[in-house]
Amino acid sequence: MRILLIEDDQSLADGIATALRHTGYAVDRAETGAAGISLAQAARPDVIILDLGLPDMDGVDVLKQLRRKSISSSVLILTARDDLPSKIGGLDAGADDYLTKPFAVDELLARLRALERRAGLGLSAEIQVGDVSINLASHEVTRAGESIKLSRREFTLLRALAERPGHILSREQLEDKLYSWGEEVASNTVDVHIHNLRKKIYPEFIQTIRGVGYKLGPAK
Amino acid sequence: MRILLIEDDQSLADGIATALRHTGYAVDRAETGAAGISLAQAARPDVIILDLGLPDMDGVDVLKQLRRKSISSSVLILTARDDLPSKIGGLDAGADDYLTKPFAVDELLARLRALERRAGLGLSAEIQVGDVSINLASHEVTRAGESIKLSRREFTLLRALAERPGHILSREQLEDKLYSWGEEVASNTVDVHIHNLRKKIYPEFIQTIRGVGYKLGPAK
DNA sequence: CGCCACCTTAAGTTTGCCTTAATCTGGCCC
DNA sequence: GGGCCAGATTAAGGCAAACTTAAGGTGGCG
Repeated sequence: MRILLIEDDQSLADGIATALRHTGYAVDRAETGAAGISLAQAARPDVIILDLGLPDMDGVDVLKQLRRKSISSSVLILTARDDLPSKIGGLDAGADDYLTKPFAVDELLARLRALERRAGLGLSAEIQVGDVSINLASHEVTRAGESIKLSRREFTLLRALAERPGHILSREQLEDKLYSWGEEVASNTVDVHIHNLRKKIYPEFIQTIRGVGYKLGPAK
Repeated sequence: MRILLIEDDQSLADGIATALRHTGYAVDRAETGAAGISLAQAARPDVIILDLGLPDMDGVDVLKQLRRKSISSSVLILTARDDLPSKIGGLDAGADDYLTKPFAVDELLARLRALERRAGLGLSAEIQVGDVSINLASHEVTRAGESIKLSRREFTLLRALAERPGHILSREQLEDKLYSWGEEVASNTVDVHIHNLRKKIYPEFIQTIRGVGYKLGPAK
C-alpha cells in the first residue's frame, strides 16, 4: 500500500516514515501543502496522512483541494491542537479519520489498518516480519518468496501476532481473535495452531513466553 | 474531473448529480440525446454517463454519434435491468463500462474511479488476468484468443473478481454484486455460478479460500 | 406457442479443518 | 534428583464448507 505523508516537522516525519516502511508500506513525503497536493496527483497514494499545522497553508484547505481535484485517497488527519472544532472541520471536508498529537505509532498503524479495511483497498496490504510477508487481501503468506499455505485459523492467529511484532499476546487474547463472542472454546486449540504455524514457517518464528503468551520476533 | 450526465429521469439525475458534486466532480446535465451530444462537444467531459432509455433517441445511437464526432470521453452506460441483453449486444461501439439500474451510488462512484484510473494509465476497458481477458464493454471473455461464452450472472461474478485479481471476495460480497437491493437470495447460487465459471474457463482460475471467499489467481 | 438458455433450489457427496484429548518434553522449584 | 506444571506433540473423529449434479421454473425469442 502507498502512503503519502504531508508533515513539516522533520523529525516526526522521519519517525513515522521509518515506522511505516518497516511495516511494509511505500511512503512518499511532502513538507508543504502545495507539494503534498501535487505529489498526491502524481503518486495516487491509497492513504494520505495530513498534518493540519503546515507552514504554507491551512490543512483543511489542503484537504478540500485534494477532494476538488477528485483525489479519492483515504485521508488521515494529524493535529496537534486538541480542539474539537478543527477536528469537526477536517472530517466535514472529507477526512476519513484523525489522530491528535502526541500519539503512539501503534495507534497510527492501527488506524491505517482500519482505513485500509474500510476502503476495501488493501491492494498490497502486506505485513512484513523478517523474511515472512503476509498479504491481508489475498491471504497469501510467503517466506523468502516461498508460498506457505495456511488454514483460516492459522492465518488469523498469524495476523494477530504480526500486527504487532515483538508484542506479547496471551492465549486469551488470541482466542478472542479466533472466536466470536459466545462460542468460547475450552481446550488447547491455540497451542495446536501455534504448533502448526511453527511447523509450516519455522519454529523460532513464534516465541513462547512462559506463563505469559506468544510473540513474533526474529530469531534472536 | 468533468462529467456529463445524460439522463431524462429528473429525480434520479438530481440524486446522481448531487452525489457526484459532493465527491468533487464537475457535473453537466442533459435530458435528451440531442442535448447531450451538443453538450459533449462543447464541454468535453472526461466521462459521459449515458442512460440508454432516453425519450428522443436510442441510447446506442447517441453513443455511436459521439464516437463519430470523435469525442473520446469514457462512456459509462446506465440501463434498466430488463433491456440488458438486447441492448448491450450493440455496444461494441465503444462504451467503457455499464451499470444496471437500480444501482448503489457507491457502485457508481467506484466505477468512475476505475474509469479515471484506467484513463490516466491509457488503458482500454479490458481486464487481463493471466491468459484470460475480459472486455467490460462488449462482455467478451477470451482465453488465449479462444472466445468463452458466459451468461449474465457468470460475467458479473467474473468481473467482480477480476477487478481485483488476488483480492478475496466473500460470498456475501459477490451476492451483493449479483442482486440489487431487496431481491436477496437464499441459496448456493454463487457456488453454482463459480462452479460453472470454472468449468468454462479452467478450475484453478478461481481459487477457494475456505471460510473466507473466492479470489482470482493467474494461470499457472 | 414451444423451444432454449439460464437461473435457482435442493439434495447428496466430498474434502479439509478444527477440536479434542491423551501423551510427551523440558524447565523450575523444592 | 524428583515431582510438578506449562507447553508441545500427535492422531483421530466429527463437522461444516464447498462441490457437484440434476430437476424445476422463468422468460426471451423464433
